Amino acid sequence: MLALVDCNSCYASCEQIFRPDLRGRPVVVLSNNDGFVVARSSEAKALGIADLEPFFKIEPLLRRHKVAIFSSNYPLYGDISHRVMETLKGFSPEVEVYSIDEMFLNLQGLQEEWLSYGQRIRTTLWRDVRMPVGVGIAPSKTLAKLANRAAKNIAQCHGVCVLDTPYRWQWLQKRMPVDKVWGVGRRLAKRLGHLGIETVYDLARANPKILRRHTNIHIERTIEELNGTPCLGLEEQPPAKKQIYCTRSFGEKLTELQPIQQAVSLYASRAAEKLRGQGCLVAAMHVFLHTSPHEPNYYSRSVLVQCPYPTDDSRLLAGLAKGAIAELYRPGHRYMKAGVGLVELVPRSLGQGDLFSLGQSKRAGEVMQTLDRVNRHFGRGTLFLGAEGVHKHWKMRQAYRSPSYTTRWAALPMVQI
DNA sequence: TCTGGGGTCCTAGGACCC
DNA sequence: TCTGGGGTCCTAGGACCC
Repeated sequence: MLALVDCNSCYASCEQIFRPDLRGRPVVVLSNNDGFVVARSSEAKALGIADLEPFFKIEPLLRRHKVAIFSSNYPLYGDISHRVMETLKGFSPEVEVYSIDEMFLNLQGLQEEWLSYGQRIRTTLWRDVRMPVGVGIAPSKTLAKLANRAAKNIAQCHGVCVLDTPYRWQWLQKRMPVDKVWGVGRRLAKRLGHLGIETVYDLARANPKILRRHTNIHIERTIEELNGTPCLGLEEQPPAKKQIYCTRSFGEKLTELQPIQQAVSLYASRAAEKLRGQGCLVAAMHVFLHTSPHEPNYYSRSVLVQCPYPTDDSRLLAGLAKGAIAELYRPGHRYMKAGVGLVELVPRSLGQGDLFSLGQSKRAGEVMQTLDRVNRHFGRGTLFLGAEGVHKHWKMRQAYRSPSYTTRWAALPMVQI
């Protein structure tokens, strides 16, 4: 058996921790660049605010109902998430952090009554972190995902759903549309619909071999998992990424080359930082630039850049990205977004140059180590490349950002006694 | 419901080569 | 100029996730 614990309206709940005056009130959190709604408190949901609703469309409604609005504050959410995960580690020796707000727990070998175990997880997280969660318990990851959904949506569950017998999971599967299954998106659901598969139960009963021919390889595994046979193990160590992207929309449309070059310099060094974290070097980089697809004369170009030798040096990668973006840039457009992807990764141990060019110097590696150490200790952005520019006018919009209560001394909450 | 973020992986199809 | 095969590299975009 395993459990999936998922924070309720994660970002909105994080904001409420340090703003108890907002408990019981509608709260929404916006995506990067204040684009659209990515988290809603239950009171906000009750107002009919849909998930992923563009902010500009519903702003009047939010104002009318005095909804508390927040820009995404990832330093805060990351820190709260860390506290949640640390607390959960007390409930299982083997855990997988699946995303910022979800964790799988291996319950193998525990002698527990699952329903009360799930409730204990909930009350502990509320007591220690003030984070409301849903708990799904089942024999496979895919079923635990379904159970978690039920825990949140069916009031009688009181936040915990245990699917430990075929009777129980089939009861649920018959009442859930197939697109609620983990790994079945909008497109696949439509194709399954054409094959007469409407509910999760239909999918669980389908012939995996036949279905695989119509869809993809993963579907066989999903069907097994829906029938209680675990096919996906817990991944305590996240597998190494095959590619690493950093892409952002600009806070305002950009027409000049220089600020775009500054932005991609930042994206390149961010991606390089992740690359070093995974102990890899990169041999080729993908760089792209485009205007808004919602405006006329949509312009979009990308290019693959070969590195002179496998590297993890932010300075080299930022320089290459700047050069590439100059090639892609054409005057006369209003650019909305650019990005950098490290796409050909090699383990550091294999990072050798060819006969005619030397590999990355030892010194460059040491400089990067020092850069990372300083930024880890004093906070990201303490040391940065001059190529990124100092003022960064193109940075994303964050008009409603809360203080980073737990990660900046200056933002420490004050208590009056 | 065409969806104004970001990340990762995958695949179709074109260009070019032998 | 058209036709046939097979491979690699690259770009664009789809699909799914949170």
